[in-house]
Amino acid sequence: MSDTQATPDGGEPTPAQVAQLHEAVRRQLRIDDDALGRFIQRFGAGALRKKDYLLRPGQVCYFEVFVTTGCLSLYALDARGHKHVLYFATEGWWLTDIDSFTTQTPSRLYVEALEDTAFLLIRKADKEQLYQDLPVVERLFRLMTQRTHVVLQRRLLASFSESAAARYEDFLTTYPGLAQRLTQQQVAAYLGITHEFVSKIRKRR
Amino acid sequence: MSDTQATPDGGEPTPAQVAQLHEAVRRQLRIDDDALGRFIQRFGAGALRKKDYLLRPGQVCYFEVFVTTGCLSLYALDARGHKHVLYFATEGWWLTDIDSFTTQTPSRLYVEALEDTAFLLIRKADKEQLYQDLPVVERLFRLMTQRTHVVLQRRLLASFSESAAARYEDFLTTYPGLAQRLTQQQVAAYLGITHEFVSKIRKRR
DNA sequence: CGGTCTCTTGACGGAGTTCAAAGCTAGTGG
DNA sequence: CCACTAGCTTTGAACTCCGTCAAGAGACCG
Repeated sequence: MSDTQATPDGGEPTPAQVAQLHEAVRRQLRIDDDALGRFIQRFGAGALRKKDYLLRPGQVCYFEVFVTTGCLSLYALDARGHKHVLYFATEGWWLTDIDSFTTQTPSRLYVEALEDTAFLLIRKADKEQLYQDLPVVERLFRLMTQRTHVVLQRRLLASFSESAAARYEDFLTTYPGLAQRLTQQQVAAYLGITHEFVSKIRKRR
Repeated sequence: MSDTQATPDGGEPTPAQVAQLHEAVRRQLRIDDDALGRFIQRFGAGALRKKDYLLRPGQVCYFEVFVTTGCLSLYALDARGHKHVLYFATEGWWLTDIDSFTTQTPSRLYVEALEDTAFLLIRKADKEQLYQDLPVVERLFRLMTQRTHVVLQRRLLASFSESAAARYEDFLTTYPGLAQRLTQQQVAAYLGITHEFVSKIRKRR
């Protein structure tokens, strides 16, 4: 059994990873090379093997990560032991338990690697320092939080108004190619239904 | 029939309204009096009568509001014409269609007054100007967006893992007193169930 | 191979919906 | 101040979507 406190940031980002983060930031806003360099300096590199965990319930989420290869899953278990996935993070996605991270209280969530995964990681204290030093970082994360807020809002509406079959189709078009990398149980946990029912949906189409 | 483009910001905030906004901001972060004064200057005052609309689908959401009295509802209609409430905003709450407001694209949502409602209102351009002039405002709205993000995330998990009866109890404890101000149909639209079923839940407790 | 994990399929059950009817409340106009 | 109406709530019967449980058939890895 893989242990609770898995891998984390062991070393320096590779040039390819830096370039990926670089591009992701520039997609959000204008930023000069100096600020971007100081931003990226605060990140360490980390990796997880498939089925290892970066966070478990009870731990305080000390990190925010930017995935460069592989796939992470952020999920909760309900009272009956069923998984519910908040979102998956593949190449170019950010991930944190925003609740635990911002309040520094124990998390109720899991962060698990669904594939061997490499990522860049920033710690709470370093992020706070960046907010102090670089006002543009405040803007960057405000924009990012706004965007994920919009996505969550749409998903909440979909979970109320659309059937499981319609949400499955939404998932396939919104995350093209991702279904092929996940098991049906993982997709089911994202849709909020059982994996048996996913199987039945696939049959009837 | 009340017309589409209802009331908006007709005048100056009252001292009581200013004090309310003042307090709401200071609850989020430290801010000096000068910055707070310049912040509040960008707001106008507005009011809506019960059953009037501040936003309808197709319109671009040009505002973000801070409710000082009354209650607003932010909701969508699904394909079958059923209402789904994203959230209610009573005294001290903020409200906007963050999707339409940030991207300045047509909204798919309604903002309706469930009671006679008074609010302070800021326009997109004024908010952008504040971001330019006062870095602390960037921080303020990042913190606010983070908090609503946490709330949405919890609600999404609850919508997957809890029964309608459990979510009804959650609603009563999370929004104490609000159920008394709303009709059961409005509560049902928030919970994502029919009003008939709310009636049956209430019966069995 | 052998074992574990994943996917499929079916019978049954339950949570929540739909539709319809009737009672209740509150606002509105005379 | 009463009467009327429109909207809100309750209740019940039939129905649907999806969950539960169980069994079997692949698929992958050591």
